[in-house]
Amino acid sequence: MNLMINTSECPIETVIHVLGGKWKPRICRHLIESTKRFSDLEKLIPAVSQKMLTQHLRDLEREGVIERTIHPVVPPKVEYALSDYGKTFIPVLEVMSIWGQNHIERKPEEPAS
Amino acid sequence: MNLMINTSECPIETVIHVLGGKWKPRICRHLIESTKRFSDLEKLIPAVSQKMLTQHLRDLEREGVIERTIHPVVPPKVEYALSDYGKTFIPVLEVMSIWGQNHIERKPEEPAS
DNA sequence: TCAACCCCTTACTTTTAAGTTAGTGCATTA
DNA sequence: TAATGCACTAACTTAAAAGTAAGGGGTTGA
Repeated sequence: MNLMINTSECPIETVIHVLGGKWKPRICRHLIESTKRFSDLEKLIPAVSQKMLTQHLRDLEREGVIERTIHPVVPPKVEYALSDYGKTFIPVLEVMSIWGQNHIERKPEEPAS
Repeated sequence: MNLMINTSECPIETVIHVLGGKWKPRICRHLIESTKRFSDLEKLIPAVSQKMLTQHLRDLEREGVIERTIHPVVPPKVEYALSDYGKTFIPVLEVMSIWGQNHIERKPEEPAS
């Protein structure tokens, strides 16, 4: 339904399932900073389409990682924030982030010849 | 070339890039246990095709996470093992695994009505 | 009256990942 | 002689994810 992984057994795949959409890591990073509304995220991630942003926000909400709050005003105001449960995800993201950072720096990879 | 992520900036995406193929988490988990040869992995992951297994092993090798050793015998013997660098990945996988485990257990999700 | 803002949804197309099937080469075993 | 094991590769098909374009609904501001 979402990525490509039948999640029913491997916990690592589960994490990838939760985080594995093209924009989800970025969305999470912004929401770790602070609550954001839809239009904020659009500005922060200019390359994402509305469809994809909506879809990935819904996915993260379904997983319980983020919360969506609708303020019934006009024009509509919808805020997205990490849930308490989502906050338990922060350390995981941090560990990944540190390794990823190091991996990027390590990369230059030997030039040909 | 591999998953779907232009990795050039977000370290979390980098980790997902390294690990984000359908069979990579499973491959890594088996190699954390011990060195395995191609046919071992085929047996351990019966659903994977040779093509996908080869491809994902190559990907992981390219990222420096695993090492491929060819023993020039007949029939061929090729062993795959975590590299020293790959071992730095283990703690990341563990943190992911713990959160993932918890997430799976949490899941049952409220029944309708 | 007309556009603008906000947060979407729907239908459709393109791109990317994964799967399927067949074949290779050499040596041992039956 | 033929079949088997090993570790692949190549060509092709299917499925899944992402992208594109358009519209909607209600209110405010020009």
